[in-house]
Amino acid sequence: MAVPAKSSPLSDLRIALPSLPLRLQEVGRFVAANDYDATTRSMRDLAAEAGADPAAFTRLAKAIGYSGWDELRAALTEARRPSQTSPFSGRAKGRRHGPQADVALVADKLEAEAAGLPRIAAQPIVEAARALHDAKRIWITGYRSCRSVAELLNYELRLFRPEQVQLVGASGPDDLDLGAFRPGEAVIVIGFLPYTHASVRVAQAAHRAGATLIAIADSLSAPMAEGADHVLLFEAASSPGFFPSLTGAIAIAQSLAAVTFSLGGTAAKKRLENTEARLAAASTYVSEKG
Amino acid sequence: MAVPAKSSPLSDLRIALPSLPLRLQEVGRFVAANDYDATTRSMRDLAAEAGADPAAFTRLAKAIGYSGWDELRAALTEARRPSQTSPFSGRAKGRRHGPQADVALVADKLEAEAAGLPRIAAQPIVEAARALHDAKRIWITGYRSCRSVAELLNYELRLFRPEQVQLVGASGPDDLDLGAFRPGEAVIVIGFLPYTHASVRVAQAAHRAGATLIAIADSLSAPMAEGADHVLLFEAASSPGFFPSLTGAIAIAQSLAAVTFSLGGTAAKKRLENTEARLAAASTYVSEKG
DNA sequence: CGATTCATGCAACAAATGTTTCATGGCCGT
DNA sequence: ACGGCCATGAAACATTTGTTGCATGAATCG
Repeated sequence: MAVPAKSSPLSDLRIALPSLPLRLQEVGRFVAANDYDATTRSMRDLAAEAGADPAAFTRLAKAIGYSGWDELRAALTEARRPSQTSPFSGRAKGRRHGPQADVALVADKLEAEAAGLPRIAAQPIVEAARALHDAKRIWITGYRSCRSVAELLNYELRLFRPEQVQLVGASGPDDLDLGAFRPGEAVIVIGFLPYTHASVRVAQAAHRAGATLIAIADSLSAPMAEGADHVLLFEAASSPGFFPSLTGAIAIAQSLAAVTFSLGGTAAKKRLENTEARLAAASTYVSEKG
Repeated sequence: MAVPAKSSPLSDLRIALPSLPLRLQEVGRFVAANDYDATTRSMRDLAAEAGADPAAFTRLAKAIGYSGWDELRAALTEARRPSQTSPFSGRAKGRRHGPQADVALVADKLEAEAAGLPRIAAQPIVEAARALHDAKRIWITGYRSCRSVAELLNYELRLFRPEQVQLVGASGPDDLDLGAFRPGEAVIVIGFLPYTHASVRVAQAAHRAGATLIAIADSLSAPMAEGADHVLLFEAASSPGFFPSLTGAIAIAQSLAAVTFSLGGTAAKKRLENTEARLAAASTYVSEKG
């Protein structure tokens, strides 16, 4: 017994549309075109905007096989629900072993991570960068795999603000730094599920001290995001695989550093040039000439 | 003229959360974690699922500056509304300064980096993973901003192969490790333009010692890629901005770790479980229950 | 220890929601 | 042209919604 084609409410609508009375077609098209409003606003509200009778919506729902507008809307709501539980459930299924499967796994992973990046909100990053620009001092925290993100951010920010940026715990036990947070300073905490106690402690200390708290996390409900002045979200679980994905966090960190640098203007530029010159003088780099 | 600090309802919530009464924090967290349901389902419905009083939702809304739950939900609904035909039509156009320009810059950057990921070749990653799987020992190197990539790789590999993975320089000056490379071992070197002398030295030492050399780099002509058994390429300059992009390198590192883990089979799985259990026992993590 | 404030659950309220009924008007077949 | 049919809008309906007042109990301060 095969499933007779997943019945999406929108496809139900589209299929039945041509055989409907004129007025219901109108309303049907309106719903299809404004399905987001259909799930969020009230029937009468939609009717007013569509210039139709509220009853038409009930009739439309019944005409395409639902018990009423409520049920149609519930179906639309479910259909629109954001990806919740791994859309890859079916994927890892038939996996045998062997090279092909691994290649496919990597390709899927990369693709999924690529899809996650444009979903990152740019606005909050810019606002957070402004906060960093204004901060007298910047602390950065991240544990476990997030440590790498923290260190990258630390590295890039120090290129043009060497004296004012510091990793929490860089000069002794982390706890010693917690008491050093001051108002006017910024504290960046990076973390995702499962959250470490240590990172939450840092976030709380920052909040209590009145410092500007910036959280880079996978969820607004992450404990270190509570009370944060800026939350930058990425999708840690967006890719199939065994470890949470950090590409989103890295992308955020680099964007944050880039905008902060941009805000720094010529002063930042000069500092960066100085740093580069120093590294070159120490012949850190291989000369570009082959 | 100036944008008066975009006031997102979720950030309103987050900021006010810590100073709220206990019960309101509870429902506040619930709302933050289920913001989609918050916009689509009814207050009483949510209350039932959250195990709270309906009145708490009204009180929460008022506590964070809204006239009532209706207004809060309306704000949430607007915030969630899908891409409104991009408010930045002529994005990278003639804009010079201002917040708009920064937002556009970040969005462009993210988009460009997303475009770069699918261009990464999966096949070489799988082959390199197989080399790692066969290696008796794994060394990892990266300097400057690549250090973060190296540390991430080190961290993830050590989750299931703790005794066999080591950062070059982890136990003393880097140079001391160079003489320790042996055939049958693998050395991973990460770097991009401008290339550091140190990373090239590690690569050459690995090659001379007969170890398997894996290079993660931005070009086939990178000096550390010379003589490498596996070269994994990413696009460091793919995005506009001031620092080279590391998302590609991170994505490669994570894929590499994932496939290596996959090759490790049940043994690797068991090791990972042990590690996780140990971390849990040390109560590193915040318990998942809200 | 007593007075007070405040958080919290319950119950009643008015407003708004989706549905149904009814009257109207256009359409087609005969 | 007439009668039946159905689409359509307006109004009445029961239900559900968000809100508010009140009583209770815990915590706070004098």
